[in-house]
Amino acid sequence: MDKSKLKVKLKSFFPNLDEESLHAFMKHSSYVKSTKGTKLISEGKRHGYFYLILNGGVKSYYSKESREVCMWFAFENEAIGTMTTYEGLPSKETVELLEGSELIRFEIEKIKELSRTSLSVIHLLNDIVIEHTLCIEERLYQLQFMSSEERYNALFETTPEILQRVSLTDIASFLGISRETLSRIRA
Amino acid sequence: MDKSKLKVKLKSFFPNLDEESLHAFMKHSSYVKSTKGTKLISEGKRHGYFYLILNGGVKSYYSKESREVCMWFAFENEAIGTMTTYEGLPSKETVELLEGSELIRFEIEKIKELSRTSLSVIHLLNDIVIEHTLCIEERLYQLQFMSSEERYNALFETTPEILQRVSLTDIASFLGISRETLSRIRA
DNA sequence: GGATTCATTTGACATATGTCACAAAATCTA
DNA sequence: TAGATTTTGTGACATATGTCAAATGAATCC
Repeated sequence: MDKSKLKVKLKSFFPNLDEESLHAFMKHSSYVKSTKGTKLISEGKRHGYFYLILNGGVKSYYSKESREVCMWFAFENEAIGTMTTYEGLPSKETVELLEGSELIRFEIEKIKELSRTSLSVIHLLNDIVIEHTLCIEERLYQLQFMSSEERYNALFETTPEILQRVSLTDIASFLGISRETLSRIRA
Repeated sequence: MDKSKLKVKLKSFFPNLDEESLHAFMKHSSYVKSTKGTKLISEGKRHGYFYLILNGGVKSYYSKESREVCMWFAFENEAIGTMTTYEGLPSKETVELLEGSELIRFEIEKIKELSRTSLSVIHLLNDIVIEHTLCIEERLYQLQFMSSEERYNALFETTPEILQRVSLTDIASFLGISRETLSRIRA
């Protein structure tokens, strides 16, 4: 991906970033293209990156004893990473490509270094964290108050595109139910 | 609460805050003392504050059709507020005193204003948000992977003091189970 | 294009947990 | 301290959903 195209892309992703930080971001980013199933971040390992999705999609999941539970999905024009990675800890989640995808990868440590002296960078990071937090809070709310059928309908209404691009097994785990139950809800 | 005592307190809460911001914080804070049951933040309403707990404790809960589900508890030396309040939206949660408590209250808008120009303030806010986020992520993980009994034991091991200070009804809702089920787990 | 693998559906059954009703214990209050 | 109120515990029962097993359908690959 050439420099000027990258710059336009980053500007549209991060409209509030000042010119100087934008260049620093570019310096610490690289273009990544990879196939379905590739793990951007693996559970238990330390990673130093967060990503922007140019096209394609990813799922994030926790796993325990061969059971996987999806925590979120993300597609074009979304910024992704895990909280634990951001904190410099081994990741609790795995983040994996749902399809062949193109992404921009950023070195977290460099960006965090910038954030120590740049207001526009730390505000950008803060905004990403907050949006993510509001999402999980909503998910937690739905798990506590809505039946599995209501959760499925809510997903169907708010983000129907997910149903087209994610397997029902993954969606079931995301909704907190078994694949068989989801199948029955749909019938 | 006199000014010098407040300053010492704030310094210990926010060791990384520079002197100038510290004074700004003090200017936009006030001392609050209130009794059990008082609502610091009510669901559906806009509020302009976040708090530090000097002593006492609070619970946060979502409610729907007379059912309450606790989302978190906080006690001495914790900073509290709701994500939606921080974002200037009507709160989704209610935050209520579990006991007679003393707190310091901060005007969010003023603090956010400071955060636009002060690195140490925005980093402070970011740290609070991140800690909160890691907590809910852990809660979500437990809800998906652990049985109600395991969740109870985890709570008992990590924060046994909660069991002393919070009613079993509230704990049950926090664990995502009915009060009767919690009673049976304990027996 | 047939075979192999993977994803989804369906059926039968077990079970954890919710719900309702009431009893017991603890706490508050006058 | 007695009575009222709130909190916690027990029993009986219903049910949503998980689990296991097998069948069908869809995608992938030599």
